[in-house]
Amino acid sequence: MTDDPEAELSHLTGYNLKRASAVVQADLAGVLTGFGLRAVTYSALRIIVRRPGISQSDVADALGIEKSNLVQLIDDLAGRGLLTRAPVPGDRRRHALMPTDAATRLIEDADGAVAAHEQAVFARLGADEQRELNRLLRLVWVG
Amino acid sequence: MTDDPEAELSHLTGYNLKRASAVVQADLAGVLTGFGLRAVTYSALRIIVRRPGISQSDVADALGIEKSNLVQLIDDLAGRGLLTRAPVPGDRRRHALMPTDAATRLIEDADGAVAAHEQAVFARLGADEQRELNRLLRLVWVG
DNA sequence: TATTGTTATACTCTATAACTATA
DNA sequence: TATAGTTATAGAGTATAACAATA
Repeated sequence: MTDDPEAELSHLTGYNLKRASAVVQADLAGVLTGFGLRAVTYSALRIIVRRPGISQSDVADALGIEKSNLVQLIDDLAGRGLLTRAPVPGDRRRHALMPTDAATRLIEDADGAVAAHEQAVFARLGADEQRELNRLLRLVWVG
Repeated sequence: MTDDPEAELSHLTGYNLKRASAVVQADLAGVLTGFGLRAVTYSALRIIVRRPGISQSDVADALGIEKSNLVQLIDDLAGRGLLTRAPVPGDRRRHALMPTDAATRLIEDADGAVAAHEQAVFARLGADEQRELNRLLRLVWVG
């Protein structure tokens, strides 16, 4: 029985999940603004850099977001010279998202900063605890 | 090297944290609508039931939200007969939030549903893993 | 009929600033 | 000067519906 009223919720893993996620996302956002990226932008661009030619629908599916919300995001990245929408031979509905060299370099740099961010934000956990946390979280949402 | 593009993000604990939190929050929201509650409403009311007389500012601090965002929420709960704003002797700025018996019963019922929800949504984890997850998450955001 | 990309829109959540009455 | 409660507002994030082009 502690004095802090927050103790009335500390038993709820869902609650702690939400609070932890908020803290981590806020820190990540601060790191990524230095690269002109948001969390979704970084995630999408990282997939595109490592899976050149992927379609917008497949990126949306991978990120678990609606494809309609990806349109402006891809527009922005294209407008900044980080990718192009190339035609797909055999399916004229689809666009092959092709990262530029600038995108590859940007993600490479951002990856370093993101790794440092994760190290900082999970600093209270040992290396094995960090791996265990990641494993348990994937069990929750991947199933 | 897997085929799913999501694999390009699976190493990021922050990303898995966000996805897991979204899944859990969505399921919780579905459970709580049956009680006419949202996640924040449930959390706030649970604190008020267990800490009768607490002020709005202290509830906001415990939940990590702005006190301005609590006003309408408290208005709703008061309008539904779940709490009253009682005067605090000695400080006329402050309101003592007093839960009604209906609120106590509502939270008691909701607690059962929330416990079942947590059991379901973390079903892939063993009992010890669930406890470990909760411990690690609190290390992240409480510090 | 179903899918890809697109537009427009609405809704939720949250943060901020400014105000009042009290301390 | 600082705090509790309040109001209004603006931004971000996300979901939904509808459409054109293509399969």
